Amino acid sequence: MTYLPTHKLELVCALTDAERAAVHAACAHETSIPTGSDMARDGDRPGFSTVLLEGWACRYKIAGNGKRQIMCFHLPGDWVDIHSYFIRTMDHSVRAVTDCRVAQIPHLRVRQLLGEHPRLAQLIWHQTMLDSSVFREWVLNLGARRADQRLAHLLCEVRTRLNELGMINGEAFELPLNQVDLADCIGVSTVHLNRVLQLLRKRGLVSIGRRTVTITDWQGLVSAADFDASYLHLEDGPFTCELYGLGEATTAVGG
Amino acid sequence: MTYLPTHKLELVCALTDAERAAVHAACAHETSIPTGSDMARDGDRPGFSTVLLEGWACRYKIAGNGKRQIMCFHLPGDWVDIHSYFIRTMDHSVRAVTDCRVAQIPHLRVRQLLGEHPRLAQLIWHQTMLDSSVFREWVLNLGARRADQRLAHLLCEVRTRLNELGMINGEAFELPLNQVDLADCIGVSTVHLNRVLQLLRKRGLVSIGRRTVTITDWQGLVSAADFDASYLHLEDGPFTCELYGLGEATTAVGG
DNA sequence: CGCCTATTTGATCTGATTCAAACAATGTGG
DNA sequence: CCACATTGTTTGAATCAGATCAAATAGGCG
Repeated sequence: MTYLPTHKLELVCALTDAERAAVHAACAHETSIPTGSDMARDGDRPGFSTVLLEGWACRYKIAGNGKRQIMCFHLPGDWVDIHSYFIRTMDHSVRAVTDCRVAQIPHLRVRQLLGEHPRLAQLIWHQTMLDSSVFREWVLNLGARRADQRLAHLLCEVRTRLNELGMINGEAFELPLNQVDLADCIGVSTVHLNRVLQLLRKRGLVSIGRRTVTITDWQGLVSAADFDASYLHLEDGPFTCELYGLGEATTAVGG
Repeated sequence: MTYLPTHKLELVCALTDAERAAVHAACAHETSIPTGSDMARDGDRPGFSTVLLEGWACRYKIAGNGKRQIMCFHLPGDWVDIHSYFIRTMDHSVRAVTDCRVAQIPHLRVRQLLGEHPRLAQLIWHQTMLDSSVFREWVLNLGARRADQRLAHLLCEVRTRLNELGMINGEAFELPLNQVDLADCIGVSTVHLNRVLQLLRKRGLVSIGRRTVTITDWQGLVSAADFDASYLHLEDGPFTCELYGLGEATTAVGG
């Protein structure tokens, strides 16, 4: 199933027909990115921003010692690198975790879109603020929790976000990551990751098989992870419009 | 010395008189925040955004196990929590590390400012993207480096940012943090922090005294830290204007 | 001086790494 | 269908980074 690039924006505030049309027009040019390849690489100066339409992507960096650190995942509907519009040189890489469909919007087009639709600009800005919020939680996760908690936390975050997109069946979901990837998320060796994974299994919290995760004790996992979904700001949505003064009008904000 | 709230914006792109005046007007209401007190607390719903005029602030979160994780520092000129305009409920706290002077801009006023000055909106958005970039580097730092490297990296980042503001004398600068604070930045116990600190001293890289840091071997510290300043995007500045099409005009972007 | 806070030290224990190898699952070509 | 390579997961043992607990020392400061 394909998630339109307006999907996440509309969770925060309903778009006008004109706004929706403008986004769709900007996203007209679709491309496929195969599993494991980079959509953008550290040091690149891409001339476009990417919207993920289908598949999983992740952002990562490589440290001088060769260790890879994954810093977040992107799911269908995410504006993966709108930041490249503002900061020309990539300071990290973005990789397709699965086969992906993306829309590449030339920066000139982005500029036009944001300029002509101030409400859209604010909604996309809002998205980038949510990304920041996730980064902060990852900083907390890496800095203040044990490896088993970190892994549990990651699983909680992924489940919650997939659930928001309706990509969960019962308590099971597809996780297109191997143990090397998971280890690179929570900052441990693969050997240790394997051990904490077994710990979570032994405690009856999750059951992880070939690319499939089943959460057998959600409450247990949440408390093991010290997980509090409020940093994802899922339920803030409906209110924010009102705050912005972003009613249904097509007119610019403020003034 | 006081850094005007336009200082950082102008590093990216010169403002028009009208824009500068609008920012100054919005920042008219100044407040003092004493050392150690919180400007905003996790769970709060502040009705204003804060611009730091003088002093140091930090953002932090407390994990369920009681551990505090600091996630970034803010220096004079930073728009500390513009994100509270978009995301009403704070998902972390902001603390005054030293006595601070701040301007509190009511969200309604923020809305007005961003609506009436699209160029300003983009420049402030740009700032928030730089914040994200720092968060990502901290994720890498915590996930992929040893404690001694993390500490060295923190010192490199702080020095570089202070240098940008002209707050360095020679190779010495004032660091208003005690070892507990430093430990909470790099995610280790205070005891261990003290030990890695001694390590850096013993290696002749830094000399840290009462709130003062002197970097005795900058190149050594940089390489020990695996520090690459490109994530701070200091030299990207002049170019970006051109990219935005944000000349000197006061007219809205795009169109 | 005596009090308070911040830094330093020592000893012990645990979480996590490393190296090395075994094992399981999948895919490929003969 | 088997032999084989390939990739991903699991196990063991030795070692190291970092936590914890407890106490000592060093600076400010009233």
